[in-house]
Amino acid sequence: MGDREFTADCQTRLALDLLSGTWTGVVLWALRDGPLRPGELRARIGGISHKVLTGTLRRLEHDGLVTRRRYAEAPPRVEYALTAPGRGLLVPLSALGRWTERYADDVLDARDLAAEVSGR
Amino acid sequence: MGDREFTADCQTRLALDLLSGTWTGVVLWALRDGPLRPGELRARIGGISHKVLTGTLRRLEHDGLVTRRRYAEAPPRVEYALTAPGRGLLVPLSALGRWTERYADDVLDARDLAAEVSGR
DNA sequence: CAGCATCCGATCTGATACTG
DNA sequence: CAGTATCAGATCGGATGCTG
Repeated sequence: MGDREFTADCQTRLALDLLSGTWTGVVLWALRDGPLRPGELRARIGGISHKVLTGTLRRLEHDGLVTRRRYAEAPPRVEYALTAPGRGLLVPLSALGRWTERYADDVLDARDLAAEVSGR
Repeated sequence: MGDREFTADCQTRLALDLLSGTWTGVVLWALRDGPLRPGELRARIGGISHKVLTGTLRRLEHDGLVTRRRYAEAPPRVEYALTAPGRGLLVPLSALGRWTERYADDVLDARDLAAEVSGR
């Protein structure tokens, strides 16, 4: 989206853009307890491909939400950690989690209902 | 994404998926003060195409975040309004807004820095 | 193990044009 | 004015294979 007309009461756009990728929020959330290596990240998250994880991390790094630390060892070792802005995003993310706890069923019901209506 | 492996500590996925569209969050936010007609929505938001707005509203309706009310009048008149779950999403969204106020500059700086480093 | 390059398929945005 | 259909372009997710 970049920087388009930025309706005054909606600075939320930048943040929504940052989280737009399918896995972005999940990766940030997975890093909430401390630095992790790519392999550990994949294991925890489950279902994310190798390439997509690297891509997501690249973008997070590029936006300053995550730092990449490389250790000069025999088997290459890398760790990713949240920056201050990245940690800050955990607040909205946990708000989203609370919302899900409260309303997930309503959403699923609404979808079922819509499916029934159209499916006959 | 649908219903994939749902890491226990990350129910946030459903909500992230709901907001995944480029305009989803923006439309919800635009409806926060009350029902609006599609035309009004487009005017407020700015930069969203006719088709994409309808598509976004369709999906929101399908997920039970928005209701569509049709008035049988001479010039067709339609209004969209938030449901309870939809209104509930305003909480996480405003948390995202606060995050943006606080960290938007950091993100932009990080991007500039990344651009400089690679651009020489 | 970490990362990159390539290719394919699915999806989304956006422009245009047409129907009630 | 609201909504749908169609088409082109871009992006994204995912699988695979190769390099350090």
